[in-house]
Amino acid sequence: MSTKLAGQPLPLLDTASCCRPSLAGTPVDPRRAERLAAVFRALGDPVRLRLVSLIASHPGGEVCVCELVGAFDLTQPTISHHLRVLRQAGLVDCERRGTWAYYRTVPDTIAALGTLFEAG
Amino acid sequence: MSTKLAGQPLPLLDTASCCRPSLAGTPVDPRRAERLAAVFRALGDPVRLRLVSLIASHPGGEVCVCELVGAFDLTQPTISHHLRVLRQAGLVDCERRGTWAYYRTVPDTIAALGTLFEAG
DNA sequence: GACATGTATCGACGGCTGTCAATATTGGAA
DNA sequence: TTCCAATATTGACAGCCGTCGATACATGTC
Repeated sequence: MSTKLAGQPLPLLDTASCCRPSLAGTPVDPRRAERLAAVFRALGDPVRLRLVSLIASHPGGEVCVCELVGAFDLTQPTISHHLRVLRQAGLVDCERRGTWAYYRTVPDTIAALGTLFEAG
Repeated sequence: MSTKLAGQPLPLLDTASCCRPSLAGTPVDPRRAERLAAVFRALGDPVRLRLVSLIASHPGGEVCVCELVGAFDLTQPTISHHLRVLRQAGLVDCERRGTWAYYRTVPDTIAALGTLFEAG
């Protein structure tokens, strides 16, 4: 798996600039809006949203790709594509063990999104 | 303003089906995933994300469209288009007073998104 | 009524995106 | 090494989306 594609480009929260990262606090600046919108765009597909939910709710906190492929009526390359989008958004992470790849969510990213919607 | 376009199609939380609406609880079913993904798709554009943030963080809780248009380097029809997308997603609501239209966020929708990212 | 202003809609265009079939890559087994 | 299974990548295509100019609608003013 290419490390170039798996990385998280920037920290999501940007805690240096503001003490209340909620949407209702200070208006998000264009730079951070771009970064956040990329994460929401990743969640803006029903298949990817279900993928994140399947991974997040799985006992043990990680899921094998083969299991994810089986949960949808889509081809394996399509699921692989969606997983890459989620990886690039920093929502999930993966680890290869032997032939299999296991995906888990990135808690920091999920938590950062949660604080976004807290009351201002 | 057409009421057909301003409405919220379905409740976001669907509390009847599940007691823990977080992503990490029960995996979201395809029907709800479609509805949630539509909301995230609405947030998946930097301009719309900034619009929501501008509205949510504005003192008084509402903003005139003319002020929103002035905050971007985009044409008025484009801002109007983005506001409609946010309206259709149930993220914002609007009220006309005289010549002006005032937008505010929909607290229930914002709160529902917040609970989505709470620990499972 | 006529006019001006704020807002929404329409139609078009370029770019992005979800999906697939085909193929490449990786890692274990024989 | 050779083969196979699991996963990732590539290339292509249709459909969606953000943006604009032009225009329509709504409301207040004269």
